[in-house]
Amino acid sequence: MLTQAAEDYLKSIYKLQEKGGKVSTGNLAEYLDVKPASATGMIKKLKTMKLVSHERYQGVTLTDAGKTIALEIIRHHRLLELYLFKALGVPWDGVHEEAEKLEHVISEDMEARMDAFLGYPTEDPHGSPIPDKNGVVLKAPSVQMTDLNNGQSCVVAEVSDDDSALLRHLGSFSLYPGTAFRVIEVAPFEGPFTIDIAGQQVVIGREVAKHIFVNNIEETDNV
Amino acid sequence: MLTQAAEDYLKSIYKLQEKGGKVSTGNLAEYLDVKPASATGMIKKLKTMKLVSHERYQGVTLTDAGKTIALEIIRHHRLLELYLFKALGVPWDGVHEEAEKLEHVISEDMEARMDAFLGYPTEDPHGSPIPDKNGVVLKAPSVQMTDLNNGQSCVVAEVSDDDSALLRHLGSFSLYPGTAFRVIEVAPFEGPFTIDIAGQQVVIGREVAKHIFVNNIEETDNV
DNA sequence: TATATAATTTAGCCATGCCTAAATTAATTT
DNA sequence: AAATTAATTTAGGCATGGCTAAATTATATA
Repeated sequence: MLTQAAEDYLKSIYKLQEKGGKVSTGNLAEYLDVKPASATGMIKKLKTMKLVSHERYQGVTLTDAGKTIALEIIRHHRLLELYLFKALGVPWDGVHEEAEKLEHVISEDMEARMDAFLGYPTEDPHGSPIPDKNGVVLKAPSVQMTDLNNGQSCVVAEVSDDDSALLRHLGSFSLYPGTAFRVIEVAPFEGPFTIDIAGQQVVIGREVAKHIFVNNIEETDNV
Repeated sequence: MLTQAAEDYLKSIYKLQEKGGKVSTGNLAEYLDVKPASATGMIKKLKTMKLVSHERYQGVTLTDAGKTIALEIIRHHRLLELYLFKALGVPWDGVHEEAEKLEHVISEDMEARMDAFLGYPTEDPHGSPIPDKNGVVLKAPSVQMTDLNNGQSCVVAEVSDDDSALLRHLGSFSLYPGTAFRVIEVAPFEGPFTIDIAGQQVVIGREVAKHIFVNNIEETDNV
């Protein structure tokens, strides 16, 4: 059995690999809110366990074994988020923090029971894909909201799950996965987005828009 | 926030205090499956935190602050056991192990949500009382099964929760809290009990009977 | 009461996982 | 190409919570 810290490192390496490609010691340390020297130490330990590959100054990569564990933890996390949301009514801006602690301690049996209770779901409350028992991830392609242009309509596919205040903000105008909206105006010079959600006009800043991913994009003329 | 180890020590001291009165370093170490020297170390740490009182070679006692924390952990444990049993269908011989890990990581919010879901219950699946939010424990008096005599009928009040194999054994003839039975015969020389459960005759060894507590005892003539 | 035995405590060691400070290596600038 | 800057690694320290072995204290026995 791995330590909780080791599991967190593997999970983080997986996530950073997804986004950016190369994962440096510095990136990883920053993501985990730890000093680079500490990350170096854990990377060495994970390397002796053959869960990552690493050449000095060259960044880390998960091995197949490491990836399997990372996906297992992510599966726990996302199943827990959905379970807490649906079964216990934990608000969507609170499930991440709770799942972060629980993901390391639940048994495979409990994982299976939650999975069955939820009807073998494929997405968590923030729209992130839930890996299946075999670690297979079905991820529908989506686009960062900042890439949208005037007049385009779309559906929210996924939002970042780790900033509680951001989630409350999005929730305040029902910007959940599945919600459709249309871009009314993109202010020039990297300005904010004005969008229409079910008839309501809402302004979304760029920093917020970076955390929103959409799909089903269609060109629409003004209504 | 206390460490998981510290919480486990406090919980164990509380439980041993309940049963036996004086809690020695040795008892505690044995209960926690740890060497006595390790227990001494943690006792010292808990003492500096004013969670226990301790004089060299005299045994440990919880302070009020220590007792409050112990009861909080026990509340988590028993609420979790009942929740896992009722909401996720975890078998009663499996809930203890799972709750043992979860009890240290759930939030007060999650505790409150499980409590509400379960309708503010007062007993876990093994008949142990669930302390309320304020640490108040309602424990109906009960008697160890080994104290029963021929012809007495009673109702199971509580069974030990930490031996999975024992619980499966009891479950195999429906010996759950709330189940009524009548003592048909107590074999002499510390022998086993023959009892009648809903018309079925069952033999219960002394070692098993020590883990069963009953109440509602009535003298009954043979039927 | 003296001695043997049992319980407890002290002392010192180990792994984990974080830290800071210093040394090293890589990348960028002039 | 040399020098500066940035990233990474090494070295050594700290707290936690186990361990073993030795010393101490309490209890039981002769």
